[in-house]
Amino acid sequence: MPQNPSAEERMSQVVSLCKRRGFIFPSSEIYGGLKSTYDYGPLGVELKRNLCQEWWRSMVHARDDVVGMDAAILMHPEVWKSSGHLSGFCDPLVDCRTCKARFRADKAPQQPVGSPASWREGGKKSGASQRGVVGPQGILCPQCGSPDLSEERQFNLMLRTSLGSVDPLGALVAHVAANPGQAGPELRQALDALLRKEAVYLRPETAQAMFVQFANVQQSMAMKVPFGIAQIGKSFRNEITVEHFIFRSCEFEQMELEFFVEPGTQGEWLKYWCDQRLAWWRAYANVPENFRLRPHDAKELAHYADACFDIEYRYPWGYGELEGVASRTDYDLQQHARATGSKLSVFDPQRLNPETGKPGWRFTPYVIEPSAGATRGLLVYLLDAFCEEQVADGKGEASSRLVLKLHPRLAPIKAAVLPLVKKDGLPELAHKVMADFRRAGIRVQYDEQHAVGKRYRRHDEVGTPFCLTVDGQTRTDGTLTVRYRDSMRQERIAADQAVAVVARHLAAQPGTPAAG
RNA sequence: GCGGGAGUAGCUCAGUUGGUAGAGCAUCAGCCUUCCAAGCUGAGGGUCGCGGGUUCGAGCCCCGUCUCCCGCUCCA
Repeated sequence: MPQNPSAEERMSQVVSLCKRRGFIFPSSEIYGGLKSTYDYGPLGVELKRNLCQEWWRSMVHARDDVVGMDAAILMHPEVWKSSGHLSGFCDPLVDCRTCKARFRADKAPQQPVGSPASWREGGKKSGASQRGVVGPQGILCPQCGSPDLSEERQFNLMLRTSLGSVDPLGALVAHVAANPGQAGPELRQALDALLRKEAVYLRPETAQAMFVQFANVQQSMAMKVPFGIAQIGKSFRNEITVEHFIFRSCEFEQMELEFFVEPGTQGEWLKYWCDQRLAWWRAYANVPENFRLRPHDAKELAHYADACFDIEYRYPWGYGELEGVASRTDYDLQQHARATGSKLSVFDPQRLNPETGKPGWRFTPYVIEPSAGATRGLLVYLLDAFCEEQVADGKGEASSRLVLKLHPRLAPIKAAVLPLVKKDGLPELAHKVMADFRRAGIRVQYDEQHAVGKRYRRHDEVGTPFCLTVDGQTRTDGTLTVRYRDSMRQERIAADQAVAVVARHLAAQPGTPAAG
């Protein structure tokens, strides 16, 4: 079980390995880095693509009731008004100058302006007693009761930009020049209106495109409910706090399915997708018990949902979200239909209309949404795979090795081809094996540097599941050794069977015991 | 956003009261090597996160700033 390093240690070791071995680098590092942004390096991009490919295979290719799409990141700004993101994403926040708490102004206790207020100095129980009056905002700090508060500030959780070659700053400058008397909230509101006129937003979720394109997809592919639309792509949120490496960052990648069902059946479909998705995550993991399903309680539910489950992983800092499976009702389709006048509903001539009892029923589908974090999944499988083992070295003495026990399907490099020594024609033989793999479309890497034991360890660290070593015997009888990453076991096979052997392991159904 | 800690070679770190920057590992070249890291020889690699200030002189002192980690707050 890859559990041995302590939790905190494992996290920093994984971060360190990611950089050292070319998985994940801090963005713009030579400029000092940019907060919460990361770049995927040569091995990271392979791992991320493999993960997304497995998801796509299981959600789209393996089913006949799901089709895919790939939408633009920029969408019509009205989309976000209809979806509720534009209002819901802009909460007015206030900071307490006494105890430094930050809270939502509209959720703070309302008090008459000018009424007396009392609190403790510094917001501490031991602080000296203070007295004052409620300020013009009519609220007190919900934590310490102090009226000494900052102005309300909008924290827009959607990243705003503008489309068009004319910078919106010009319009703001012109407005200020033309309205010298305007100030305070009035000016703020006017400028905000000007900005919003030109504004477009980076999507905070990929989901809305699937709702907005519902009719196009359903009609062009003649889909019948229940059916789903799947999409993988980047989303953006101005998170107030970014934390834990790639766990929470402003730019992230999602793998989302919107599954449209008949109203009334959403309960059973929610259960179906919870089970499917939990099983999927566990199938590629060394420690399936680290994944769990947690129902949201009522006050946790988003404005659009009537039920929701989180698939959580036990990260080194505790359980945290990996995927949300939400029952989104018909909220989104209804909202977009209402805003645009489009018919975002389906007609089933076979079904009886529940109201009239006559054949033919038009209804707006309900939606079950399994929404997974691709970048979170990447982190989860790195944490799951990371392992520090004690093994015997060549002299029989104890030594340690770092291994990434990644599922072979996820591994960035599927096999390493190693000539035991770089002479006696072994490199040439190894290159022949390389060519076989390239023809078969399997990602392999050739490596002749240093002693073979050292090369095994290097490939252990990046999760390469198979090492194929060409030696003197290969010349005489055409065999080579396969060395398995997890067990370190070796096996002699015919060199011309190497592709078939590796391919067989890669074809094995995820969830079955690891190779070797 | 608040509080605390940190930033020196690719990695892990050392660097005395301020006096022109070091080690191990890694990398590269060569030698030796016929199966599980750390054999031999040599080489390359650092504007000490960035920007100011104090000083004859700053990795070290002061100010600002950026990034990361921990905690709080937040997470439609």
